[in-house]
Amino acid sequence: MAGTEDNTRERLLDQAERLFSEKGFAAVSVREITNASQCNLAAVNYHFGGKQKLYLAVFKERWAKRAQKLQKSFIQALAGKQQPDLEEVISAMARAFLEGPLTDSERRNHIQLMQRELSNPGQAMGMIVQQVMRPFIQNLVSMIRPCLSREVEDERLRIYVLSMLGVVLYFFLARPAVSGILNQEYDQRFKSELVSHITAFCLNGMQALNQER
Amino acid sequence: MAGTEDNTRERLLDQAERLFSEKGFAAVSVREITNASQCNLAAVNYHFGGKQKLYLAVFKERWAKRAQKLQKSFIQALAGKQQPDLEEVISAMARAFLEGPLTDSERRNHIQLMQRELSNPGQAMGMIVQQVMRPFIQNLVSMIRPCLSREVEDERLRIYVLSMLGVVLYFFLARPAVSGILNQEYDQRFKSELVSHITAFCLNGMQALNQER
DNA sequence: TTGACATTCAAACGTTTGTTTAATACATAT
DNA sequence: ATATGTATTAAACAAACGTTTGAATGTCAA
Repeated sequence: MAGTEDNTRERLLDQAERLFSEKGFAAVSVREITNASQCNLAAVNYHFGGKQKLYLAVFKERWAKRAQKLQKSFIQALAGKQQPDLEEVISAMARAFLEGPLTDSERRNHIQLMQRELSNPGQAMGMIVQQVMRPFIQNLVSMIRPCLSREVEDERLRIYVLSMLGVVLYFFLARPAVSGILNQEYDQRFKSELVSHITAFCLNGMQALNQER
Repeated sequence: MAGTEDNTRERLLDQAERLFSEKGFAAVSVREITNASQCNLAAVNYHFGGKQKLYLAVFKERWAKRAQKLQKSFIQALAGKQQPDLEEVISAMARAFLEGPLTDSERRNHIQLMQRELSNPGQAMGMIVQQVMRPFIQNLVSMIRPCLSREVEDERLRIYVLSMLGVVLYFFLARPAVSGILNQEYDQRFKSELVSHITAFCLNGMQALNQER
């Protein structure tokens, strides 16, 4: 070999990510993946050692990097501002998930894959929580704390951050249902409308932290 | 026959609901269901006509009734009050989902089953949206509208209601992840803490509707 | 050219899948 | 008792599943 780009392996990861995110692990067959990747059936076992290990490889080699990219774009959006206010933080978070650095299909794959693993914990869940979600939430917590007018315990603040993430992710997750209920397509116009709605809703929601308990 | 209670059919629906909600449609085999139901393999085809039709029967004969029960308990909680204020409406909604009339396992099955269908639309999705979600959301909209200090278009109000539902459902959905991140068990104490948090967060969030655009 | 290595391929492996079949058991009505 | 319709059973079905195999490629160094 030499500078072999191992194209088959990459194609397998591409299609596996897409299909697993669309249908879930059990509903996708190895033959479906290899057909979509235009390679031989045995390629999955040759390159990854089995279907289950391919699923894990998708998370380790694709999902984790997307998550980093997403968080980088969030941090980037707030760079330069010494002390971003609450609205800027929330808007940057919503934007990272809804309009961030990923393409539309990348975004859909990414979030649906995460959701499947979070609500149906498999072998990748530990990695997601510890290496991605925990740091990201702690990051948000430390950016939000200076914006508040009173002291708040870490745990209470984390629940509020989770609530905001819940709003953002749910609009994504239940996308087909949301479209059906609102009679709205998920086009660019609707997405930026969503960002400003979410920002307003969460910005006000966080004000509960500034009130007496 | 006569007053045959058709016990096998009921057991099949019970176990199918549990297993489908825990693992998803594709990951559950007919043999797994019939073993858990302590009946013969052919019973699924005899009573329902196939695995797919059993899945639909779970939604029609079990899920839909649970959803009605849930909405009834929400309406009941607000009965008597001629003009419930916003906090009462929101708190009743959160309580209906988190502490409502269902047992813990019923609740988990119910919400996870809905979520699977909403993010992975199958044949039951249309029924869920049109017969359950749309009416429930419209119900919430008409209860919330009188609480606002300014006129708001229907569509804008619906987005806000969806946001509140998002918060509630996400805390349920990502339950394993939430527990992992907060180091909290989902016991009774934490649930009622969640209800008051969600109420506070959403109550403030809805205030955005009372502000200038 | 030869040898060694990495990759692809068609074919087959043994299981498990959803579904069907035909026989049996059981209750009720005639 | 006999007939009738419902429910359950063990056994078998073809199809699809994940995985393995061994031969056929292609590639680069010696």
